[in-house]
Amino acid sequence: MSITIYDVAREANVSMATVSRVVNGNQNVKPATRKKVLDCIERLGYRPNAVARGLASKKTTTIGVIVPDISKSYYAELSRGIADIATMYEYNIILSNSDKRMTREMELFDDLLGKQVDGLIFMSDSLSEEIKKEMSTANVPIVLAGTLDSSTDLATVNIDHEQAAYDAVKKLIDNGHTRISHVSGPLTRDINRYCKKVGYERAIKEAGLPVYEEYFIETDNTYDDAYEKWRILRQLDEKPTAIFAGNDDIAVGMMNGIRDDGYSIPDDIEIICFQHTLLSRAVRPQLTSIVVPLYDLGAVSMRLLTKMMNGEEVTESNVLLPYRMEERQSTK
Amino acid sequence: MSITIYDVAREANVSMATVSRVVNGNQNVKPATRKKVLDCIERLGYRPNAVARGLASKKTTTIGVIVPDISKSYYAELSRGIADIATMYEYNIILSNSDKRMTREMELFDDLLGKQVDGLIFMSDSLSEEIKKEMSTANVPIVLAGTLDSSTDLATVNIDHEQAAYDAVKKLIDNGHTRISHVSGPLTRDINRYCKKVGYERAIKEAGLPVYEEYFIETDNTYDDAYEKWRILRQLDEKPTAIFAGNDDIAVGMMNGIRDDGYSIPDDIEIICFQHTLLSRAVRPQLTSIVVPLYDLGAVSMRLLTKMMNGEEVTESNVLLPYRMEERQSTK
DNA sequence: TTGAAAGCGCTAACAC
DNA sequence: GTGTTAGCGCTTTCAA
Repeated sequence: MSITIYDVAREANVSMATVSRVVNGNQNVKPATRKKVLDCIERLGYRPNAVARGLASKKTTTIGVIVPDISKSYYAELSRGIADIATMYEYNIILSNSDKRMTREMELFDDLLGKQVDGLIFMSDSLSEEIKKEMSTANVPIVLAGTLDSSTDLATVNIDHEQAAYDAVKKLIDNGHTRISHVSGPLTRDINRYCKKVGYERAIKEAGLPVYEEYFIETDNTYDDAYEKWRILRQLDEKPTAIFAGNDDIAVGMMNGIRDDGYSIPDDIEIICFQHTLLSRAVRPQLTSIVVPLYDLGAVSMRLLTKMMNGEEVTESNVLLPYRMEERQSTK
Repeated sequence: MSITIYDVAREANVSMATVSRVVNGNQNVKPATRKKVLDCIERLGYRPNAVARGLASKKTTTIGVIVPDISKSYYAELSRGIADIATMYEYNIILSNSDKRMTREMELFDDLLGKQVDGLIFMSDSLSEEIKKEMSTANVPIVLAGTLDSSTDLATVNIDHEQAAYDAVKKLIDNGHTRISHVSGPLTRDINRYCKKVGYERAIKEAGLPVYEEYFIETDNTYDDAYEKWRILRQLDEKPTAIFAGNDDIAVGMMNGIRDDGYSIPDDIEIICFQHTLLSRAVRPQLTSIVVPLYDLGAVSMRLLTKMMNGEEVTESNVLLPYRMEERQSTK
């Protein structure tokens, strides 16, 4: 049916090996021959079959990306970073959604290895033992993007969430607050449990303040849930005067709950959050935020993966990227 | 290195043909033999090589998706719809970003065909002649998702953007407005030029109102640009009293420009927009919107593609999905 | 119900 | 510089 390397070889009166050399840019081809072959390729409309190539060479120039949910802008932005670097190094990406379900993660993992991907970038809330075991037996390089690995034997790319959370809460403390609530995403996400919450508590304790359990609110990361959960804080005798929110969806949900109740931001309550989306800047007042470099998280992960796939020596396989705080209108 | 079908065959004392039958669920295998083979597969940890399978069978169970920019929530949401149906039918997705650049689209197209994808879902602002030609010679099924094809010989899935725009503007007219501005996305996007703008003008004309050129504002689809472009409208002698915005980013940009100027929404100016993201509901006042079923657009596209890949007869290959209007606080 | 064998389209020694 | 050839790991006739 379609044109093969053999057709080109016959048309150009050379062997398929020569055509292969031309296609792969091998220098051991006489310029005249190269031109002749190139002409035939053009004329016949030959397009190399990457599947056959993959079988013969054991390289597919394809990597797998397992992401909880690409429709979440957090992962979409991160994936774009991965994709751009992948393009730069001429890799394709097989993108799959896990919904953070462990069985699904295992399935996808197996599936992608079956497809002979050259490498894998993995994102999840938390690494199960099963997945870790599966990863340790896989014979392709793996990078965890924005995902914690307590044992640190896997390559990871992150920001220092603990310190970032500390910075955010410190800012509120410096503004004179003593009753600071942490409205968090789900604690099933390691970054929330072991980084942001820890940083929050460290800042509070360092300031000599008590850590009130009632001021810790767990949400499912959605605007709607955060909006509802404001009710819990509002009925407290001693309401918080400042909120550290796990991300901007949560912050805006809280903010709207607060304002629908007649309170003012930042006059009555100040808010600071991790920024994952445009939302932080689009709402009024604009939210003071820890800006998370999502694109870079993806890009650096992919760059690291290319090094591993090339067998290059990787000096630091647990990368921490810089972040910054942007002061806007939700704090004074 | 890794376990092949041949290893399993030897271990189970059968031919590779039999192992292949077991793996592929072929019924012509004695139950006892099947069990024996399955045991060996389990014991050896055999994982079929999808590349070899693809070469032999000429099916990769992989489809290509070309998207302008996955970091835009519009495409991220749509892609999730594609992905879920793909999973259901056991296809993987190679996801690539084109940034709407035609040369990049051509490259990707060629690249994906080289990877022997079984089908392709394509999204773009507009179909170039080059791409259409390339598509017509491709020997795999192609579906355009949220992308116009004037010649209608390609399969497409859309909503009736023209009618939706008409409905939106009609709503504003019914609310008594006569000076209605259309703040559009770029006219290089066919849906903006040939659907939304046309629907806007149809509604205006049908109401016996004049179409003022000054009321048409083109933006680059971003919040920031829309925020800036408010300046153009504000300096008009006769400012519009209502705005039909191409999407929620634009609407929020406009809204913030308007309010930073001291005007009130909806009292001074009413706004209605196409909703692509959470933004419409997260801002205050919440935006009255045409809710675009992005997820469904993707899901239906993928379902259509599976039918085409199966060689099933497709009765309607230009699908229009329903949409709805949700009245919120930015209109009275 | 099972096996033998011929490819699928390409890469990569190895030989010339 | 170029050609020959043996796989890569699997599916799929065709026989038995």
